[in-house]
Formats: sequence, structure tokens, C-alpha cells
Amino acid sequence: MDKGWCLAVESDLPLRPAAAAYTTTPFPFFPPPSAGNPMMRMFQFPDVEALHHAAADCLHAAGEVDFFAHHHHHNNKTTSPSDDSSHNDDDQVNTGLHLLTANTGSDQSTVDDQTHDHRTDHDDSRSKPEAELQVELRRMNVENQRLRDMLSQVSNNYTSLQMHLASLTHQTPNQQQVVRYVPRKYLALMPPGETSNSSSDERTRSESSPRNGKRPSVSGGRGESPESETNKAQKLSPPRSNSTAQQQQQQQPNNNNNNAEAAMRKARVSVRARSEAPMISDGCQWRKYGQKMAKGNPCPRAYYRCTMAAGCPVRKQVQRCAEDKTILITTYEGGHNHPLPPAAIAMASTTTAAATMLLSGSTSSADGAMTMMMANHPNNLLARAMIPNGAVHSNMASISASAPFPTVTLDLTHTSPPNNNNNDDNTSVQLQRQRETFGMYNNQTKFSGVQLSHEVANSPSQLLQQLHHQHLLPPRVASPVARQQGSMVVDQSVSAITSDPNFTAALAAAISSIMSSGGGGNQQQQ
DNA sequence: CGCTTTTGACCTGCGC
DNA sequence: GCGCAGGTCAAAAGCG
Repeated sequence: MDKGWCLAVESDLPLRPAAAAYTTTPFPFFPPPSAGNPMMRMFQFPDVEALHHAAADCLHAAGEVDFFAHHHHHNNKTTSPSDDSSHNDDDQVNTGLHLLTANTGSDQSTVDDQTHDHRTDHDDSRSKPEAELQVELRRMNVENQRLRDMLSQVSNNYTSLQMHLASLTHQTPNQQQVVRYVPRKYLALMPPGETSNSSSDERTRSESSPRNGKRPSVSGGRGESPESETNKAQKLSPPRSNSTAQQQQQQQPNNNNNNAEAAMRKARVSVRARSEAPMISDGCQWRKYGQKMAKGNPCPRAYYRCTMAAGCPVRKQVQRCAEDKTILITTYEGGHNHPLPPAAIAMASTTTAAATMLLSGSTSSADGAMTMMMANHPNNLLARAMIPNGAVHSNMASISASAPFPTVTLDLTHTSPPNNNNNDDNTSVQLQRQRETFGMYNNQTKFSGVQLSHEVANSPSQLLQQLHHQHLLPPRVASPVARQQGSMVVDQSVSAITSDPNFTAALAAAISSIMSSGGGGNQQQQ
């Protein structure tokens, strides 16, 4: 149930229609069309209106919509727009369509209510070519959607390659061998076919790992954990026993890869965030495999492993901060070996980048390498924490190389430092933080952390209001004047949204996080 | 019935 | 060598 909820929010959220425009989420995931859903009539601007309605419809999260089925429905059904007269938004959309045919795209949402109200009077006399134009427009919207999908995919691939390049750039000759392993991790973001060998590779390596040899008699499963197979046997510290060293020598051909994997897995990313939920939502499915009381902390530490794919080595630990129990500390370890849902990509790219960063060089040069890497990879949270303006934001993200495992700590609990924002509205400030965190609007804004606190957004409706307030979403119902103003906002939103392929994933993550913290969230899948 | 969580036992690494 | 702490396993229990 929790799992289902989590997935519904992060992946199957009604945001999906909007997300589909910017991500590679396959459309077949859409549920069958729901004829009664008001969203059925707003396909004309799926990238704007869909986003708007989708966020609003978080309130009644039950209804997911197949925008494209609806689209086809409309294409096949040559009804007049008066059929939509029962829904204001539909009118707005259709009016927008008219304007779009006459104006440039920037004015597409400008609405004249008078024209709008009288439109039905002209319906009977509406010429056939106009209806055909609408059909053509719908077709173009579909094409637009498809192109955005492609763009999103290309963007993801580009990001992965950039990270790879950055990591290679900062390798010493000795390290380059190690880093050969890295691309596979990044390719985890690629389609399944690209990574299908990952788990088997890991198994193959594990079978010959020293530790397995040391514990052959222990009951079957014990040695099968990726952690116990390669990781523990190949801690970053040098081998302790001669036999181990000999075995490692015998495995020289795989040694670099093993070391790389061990290092990659050992590189950790710790995320501190305020949340009442037992677990922050990161878009992945997790299975709890253990819980332990950690010394010095009255709160138990829970151990999870990724269950999105068999053999995925990614694990995470979740524990509340001893000093402030509202702070949830989530520590990620390892890289996914499978494709990720859009909502998971941001976090996954962050953890992978951090792991690679830590793997990429000596601790003394970690900052420089990290800065470079993050600069080359501006779409992950870590990047935004580290280099808001090309400089490391040291109080938001830090590296600990002295810890048992090299760890990047991403602190999302900090409040915003003083800036030029004169808005006293607390929600605005908070939203500004979220917006900055996810880089939705202004790439030059300073990262100031995201605080998904209770008092700010206890419900999706509040979030929606905030989003409206922050001009992240167009006004759903507005006066003619407001609509006109809103249209500019919409344009800004559209450009901002389209400029950031991760927006929907980030927004989904934000919403789900807020929902989870507000609704006794059950992010973990149980 | 299958999947997930719980929880006690077990293993490993590390410091003394 | 011993004890501690972190981490993992796997049987049992819970749940839909």
C-alpha cells in the first residue's frame, strides 16, 4: 500500500500528462480514459493546462487521465466546442486555441472572456476550415509532445555522457582504469537493454570474490548480497590477509572493476531533509531488509535496498537525526543498474554523481573535481547545492572523506540566507526555495535549500496555491484581466518548464514529499 | 499465496 | 583475543 501510494505520487501521479511532455515515460502507462474527468477536455495545451490541472487534481488523486486517449477521442469526435461549455477551463483552452491560430505562441493563453462567451453563438456558423484547423492544431500538439519526449531522452543521455566525460577528465592515468567502470553506472539511466548485464556481471564477479571463498559454508544467501560479496571484501583499506591479497592478484583482470565498484558503492550521499514521513520519496521502490539501533541515536536506523530491478546494488539507510527528529537523514549508496522513473532520476543522478566524484580523485582535489563535475551536470540536486553560481555552497553540501566511507552530505534543511527576495510571504519564500532547488526558473538564483515543512504545505491544495502564487502554474479560474496577466505567467512558466526537463520529476518529488509529510506519508513500500 | 516487514542471530571490521 | 558497533541474513509474522 505504501508502495502503491508512493508510486502513485511519484510516477503515476496525475502529473504524468505534463511529465510525459518532458520525460521518457512511456505513454502506455496511462490508465484508460475516464470520460467523467474534467481533464478530458484540455488536451490542447497539455504542457501548460495539463500541468495546471494535474497539480490541482492531486486533490482528488484518484483520477488519472489518459490525455492521449482523450485526444484521440476528440479527434474522432467532431463536436463543436459548445459541448465543452460546461467547463470554464475548456472554454479557456479553446479560446486560447483561437488566439493561438492568430497570434504567436507567446499569447496563446491570453483570454478574452467576451469572445469566449459569445463563441458558442458562432458555433453554428463556424466554418469547416476552422474545425479542420483545430484538428490540425491537435495533431501538431501531439507531434510537439513526441518531440519533447525525444528531447527529454536526448537530454538525459547528454547528462549521462557529460558526467562520464567529467569523471574521465579528472582521472589520473591510474584512475582511468578504475573509471572505466563508471559509464555502466551512468548507463543505468538508459533503457533496459543497455544495462541488462549489470547484475549478472556483478554476480560473476561476486562468485569469485575473496569473501565468498572465505565463507562457503555459511547458509546460502549470506554471501549473495552485493555488499557482502564485493564491498566488504574490498574495503578501501588495503587487504589484511595474504590469502586475500593472493586471491585479488589472481583476479587481477577484474580487480580494477571490482575496486571501482567497491569504491562506487562505498561512496555515499547523505541527504538531510525535514520530513515527518518515515522515508523521503525519491521515486524508487525500496525494500526494508533490516533495522538497527545505532549508537548515540535513540531512533533506529532502517536499511533498504532498491527493488526496482533484481540485483540492483543500491541501498539506503534512513534514520532520524538525534538532535532534531524532524530531520530525516537518508544515505544512499551505490548506483542503479536499471532505468529509473522520471521522479527518481534527479536523486539518482545526484547520488551517482557524488559517488563518481568521490571516486574520481584524491580527497584533496575532491572539491575541484566535484565543482567541475557538478558544473557539467547542472540538473541534479547536488549540483545545485554545490554550485549555485559556479561556486561551492559549502553550508549546503559537504564532503567527508575522513568518514568510514567517503560521503557527500546534502543538507536540505537549511533556511535561506538573506537575499534580494523582499517577499515576506513565508510560503513564497519556501516556494522560492523549492523553485531554486529544482532550478525551475532562474538558473542564476542561489540555491538555498528546500524545506518541505509541514506548516508550509500540508496538502496538495496548498502546494497548488503556492505554485500559483509563485507563477509556477497558470491560474485555473481567473477573471479576464487576471487571465491576461496569467497568460504572461503561463508563457513564463512554459518557457521555464520546457527549459528544464527535470521539472516534472522534481515537482512530482516535491509534491509527493509534501504529501507524505502531511498525510502521515507512507513512502516506503510496505 | 506472494510479497513485505520484523527481528533475533550472525558476520565483519575495528579499537583496545 | 575480546568487545563493540555496523551491517546483513533469513525465518516468522503480517498484510492484501
